[in-house]
Amino acid sequence: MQNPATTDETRTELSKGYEHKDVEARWYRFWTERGYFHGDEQDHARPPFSIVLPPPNVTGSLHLGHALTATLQDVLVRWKKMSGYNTLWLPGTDHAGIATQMVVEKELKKTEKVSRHDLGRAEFLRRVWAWKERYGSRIGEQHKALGASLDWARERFTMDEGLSRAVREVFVRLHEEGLVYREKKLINWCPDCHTALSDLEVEQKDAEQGELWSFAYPLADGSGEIVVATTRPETMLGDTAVAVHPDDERYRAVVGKQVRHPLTGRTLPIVADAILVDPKFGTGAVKVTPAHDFNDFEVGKRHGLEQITVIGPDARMTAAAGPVAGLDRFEARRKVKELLAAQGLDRGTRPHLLAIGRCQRSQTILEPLLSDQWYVRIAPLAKPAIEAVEQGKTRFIPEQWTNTYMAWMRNIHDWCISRQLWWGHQIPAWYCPDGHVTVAREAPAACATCAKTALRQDEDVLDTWFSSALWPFSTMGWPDRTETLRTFYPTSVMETGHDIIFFWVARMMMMGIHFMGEVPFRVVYLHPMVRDEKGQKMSKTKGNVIDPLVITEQYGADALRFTLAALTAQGRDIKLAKDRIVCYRAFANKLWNSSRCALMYLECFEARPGAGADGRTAADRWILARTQRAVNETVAALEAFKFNEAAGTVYHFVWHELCDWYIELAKDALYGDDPSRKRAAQGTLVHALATALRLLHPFMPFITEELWHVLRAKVKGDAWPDAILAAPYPAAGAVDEAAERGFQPLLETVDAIRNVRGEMNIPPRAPLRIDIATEDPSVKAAFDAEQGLIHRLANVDRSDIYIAHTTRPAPTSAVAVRAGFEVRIHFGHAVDLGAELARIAKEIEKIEGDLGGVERKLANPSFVQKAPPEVVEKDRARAGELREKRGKLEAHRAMLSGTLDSPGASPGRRETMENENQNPSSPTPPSQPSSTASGAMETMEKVVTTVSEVGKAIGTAVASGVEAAVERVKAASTPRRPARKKAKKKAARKAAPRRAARKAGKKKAAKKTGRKPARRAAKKRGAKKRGR
RNA sequence: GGGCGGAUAGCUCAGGGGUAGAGCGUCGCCCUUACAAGGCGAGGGUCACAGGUUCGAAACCUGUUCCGCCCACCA
Repeated sequence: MQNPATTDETRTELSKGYEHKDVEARWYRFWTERGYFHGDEQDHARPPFSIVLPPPNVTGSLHLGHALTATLQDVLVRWKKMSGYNTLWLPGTDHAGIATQMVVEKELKKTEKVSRHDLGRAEFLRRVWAWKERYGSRIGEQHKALGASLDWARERFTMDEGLSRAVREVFVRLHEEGLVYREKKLINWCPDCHTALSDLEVEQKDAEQGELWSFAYPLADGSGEIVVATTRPETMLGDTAVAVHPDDERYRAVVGKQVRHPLTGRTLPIVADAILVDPKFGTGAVKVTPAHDFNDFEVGKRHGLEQITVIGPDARMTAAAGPVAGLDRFEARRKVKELLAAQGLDRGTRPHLLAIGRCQRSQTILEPLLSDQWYVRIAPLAKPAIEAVEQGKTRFIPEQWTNTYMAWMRNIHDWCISRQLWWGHQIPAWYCPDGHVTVAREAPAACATCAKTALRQDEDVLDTWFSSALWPFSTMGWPDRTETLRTFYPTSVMETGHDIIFFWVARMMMMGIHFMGEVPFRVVYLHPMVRDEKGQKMSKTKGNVIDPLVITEQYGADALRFTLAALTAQGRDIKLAKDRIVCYRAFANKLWNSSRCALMYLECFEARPGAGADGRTAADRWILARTQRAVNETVAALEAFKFNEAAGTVYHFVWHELCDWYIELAKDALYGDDPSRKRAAQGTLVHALATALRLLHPFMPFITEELWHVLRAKVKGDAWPDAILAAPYPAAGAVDEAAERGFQPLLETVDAIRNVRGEMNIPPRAPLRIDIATEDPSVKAAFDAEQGLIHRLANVDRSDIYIAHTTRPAPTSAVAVRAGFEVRIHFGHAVDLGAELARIAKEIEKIEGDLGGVERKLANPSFVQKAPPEVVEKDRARAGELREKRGKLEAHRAMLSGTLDSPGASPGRRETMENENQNPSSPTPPSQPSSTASGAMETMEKVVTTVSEVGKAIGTAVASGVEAAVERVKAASTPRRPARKKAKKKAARKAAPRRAARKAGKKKAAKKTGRKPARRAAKKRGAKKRGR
């Protein structure tokens, strides 16, 4: 690999299209070699910002969840770093007990045809470590390919020495405090993984169709029977009681009696238990199996019942199961039913929906099993973790997850932490031959109770999540009091998926508070789940998995990152569609090309602060204001964790403001001879582009770093930091609103001309003459100064632009009325009057729809009285504008239809500029006619619409003449509203007729079906009446 | 059984008491020398349904219907 710095510092030209492969390979090393990712624990001058990467499973390969995590965290970290923080993003991997053990076991089975038991514990662990050495760095490399600015020098592994020490320390201390204990209880057992699981690792799938089978227990005294119902007949071999409700009259007489077990001959008591039994369910009598059911276990404790284990760890029936001993649990189920039926005890079956707990990992149906396990007494740990969130020490974003966290924490059960696996932290507990337990940090020489030697360490390992719970501080060197902890704990943000709130977030909270005396993170940002484009979970079996590595290969890491960020809205899962990625790859290309374009214009440009400010045009000031606005919005969005808004803001700014407008606007100055204007435009362009690059850097680190260097070399920007990552993030500040507002008329004029061209099907290059009329001196000044951009962007010759107080009505013209000014477009040749009339009619209809709404509001006394004055004032102004617009458009329409009605207008006749000039109502035209326009006239062949066609188009023609219209215009007040975005205007134009049409449609539909019109419409009509 | 989301353009989604938005797709016109991975323009909506609050509701409240997701030991 070449030295990236030299490669790019000397590069002043860019390839025609963006090739992510050329760029992305280069920069990661550049950043790491310069130590940009290093979090400095000695630096107390800058405020700290730290994140610990949720450690991916060491077996893992990068999937979209990781990619999302990496992207969002990198966005935060790079943003904060550029904003002057001392950032630390700490990487690492998780040993992932069951997952890893299973992966390696599977591989061993495949390659060597051996099981872990064949190898023995020590040898098996050696193999797992070897596997970890071989593949454990893979996911780290994949994070690097994404550009993640992780501090690799601090990379940790949950089973490395330091973290293992932290695990033992925590275990021992909790044990000393009585918060870790060992007890024989029922646990969820996975017969496939052969281990205990915590409640959280049990998946309750949708209720499955099963059956509820009833059978009779004969009373021991032969006086009758009691019928019980069960979904698990095989467990009846472990029954040690039958329970009924104490208030149940049906069974009052038998409580205290015994039943005889039909398969074992044991006798069982009939007990009364109000908690377990719902008399309305089934027969109201319940078989009780304390060793195989969580409820029954409690009943057994209440009534002192025997616990008989009839299903073993391998899910086969134990010797205690008598006639079915040795059978698999499901075979036993059938057999038990047969045996009981043979005795005539079958009392029927009915279908029953039941929820079955399955192993999260193997999907095996779990079995409650009575066994000795280690537990964390959780309530004392949960309490402060609840309080910390109540007190706002840790904040959840989106906020709704607070409830989820609280609900779980308040109803928490003790945590079973021992696992019957080999891969993991072996429990630091030793047993002496007498069975005494010694818990210690290191292997003790003798039993703490009886001083006997020959101790045996507990063979079980700890739940993987036990070590994960310590991650925010164990990775920083705890239990030592390190400088890193002092500087970077608590971490600033925990960013992870909401699927592990309980597994991980809650447990980190508890452990962090308990051992550090301080919450582990200030903010928990929970990102959405990534699904396929149909909203389905991605899974290999469905075949809908999008592999981030493939995406990165095809479209680039920047495109993937930007896509993920742009789709990350709070409170909704991400549906990832390929075309979004394609779209953002195009964005990278756009950015690339805009920089390429800028480079072309930057010959002889030197970046000197403030240089060229005096030559700035309105366009320069406009884009500078828009740049600042984009900065403000992006920063605000990032601060609120609104990644989609931040990404969307920069995207829109770069593409639609900087590229679509400003670069085009600036070309005159950039190509031109005026050195001061040129310098100003260059400076403005560089500023806007460099700002955009910095804004974008956290989202698209590679391309922005590349472009930064190229641009920096070109402009000889010695004041520029030599890496964009080392450059300051653009700071929020005041926006020059006057510059934004003042430029709006120019943009709208270009917009209007393009619109007319498009609507009337006039080719982009066809010559036009433009009249612009305004009575506002500042607007006029803006037009006078900036004719060039109308020329450039709307393809109108400078000599064909005429700016005055009024426009010159002409039948071969179209009119666009905007707030405070009016644009008349003269086609200068035969024109399709029908099309223009239709266009005008459409526009007037829209305006009238809007105006109707506003006028109705204003006519409503309670609106005027109760609405805030500024709202009323706004609507008044709007009504005025709309009336003005309508007046002007109607005058135009009247003029056009007047022309058509005049004797001269006949089918097939061509309207030319000449007869336009002969129009008595039009003021004197400018003295120099456009050569381009007249030349083109010859070649233009356009059939004029016939009078009858036009008649159709305009419907009922306006009766009023031009004079009347002009009068109306004058009468109408002309309050100005602030300039609006072009999109908004368009929307407003569009909205009105549709609304009107919708209403009309409603009425029509109502008439047809005889239904009442929708109430809202009725209400509105009512309001109108009341208003009058 | 509880709880939490969601329902807005053909699709994917923002927005959020005061003029219904974006991207993609569609249609029309442009190879204008940064970019056809492009430019310009257009069309496209009963903001799920029903009530309520309000001068004003897509937004707030209540209920309903669908769609997700969590939690829960009912035999």
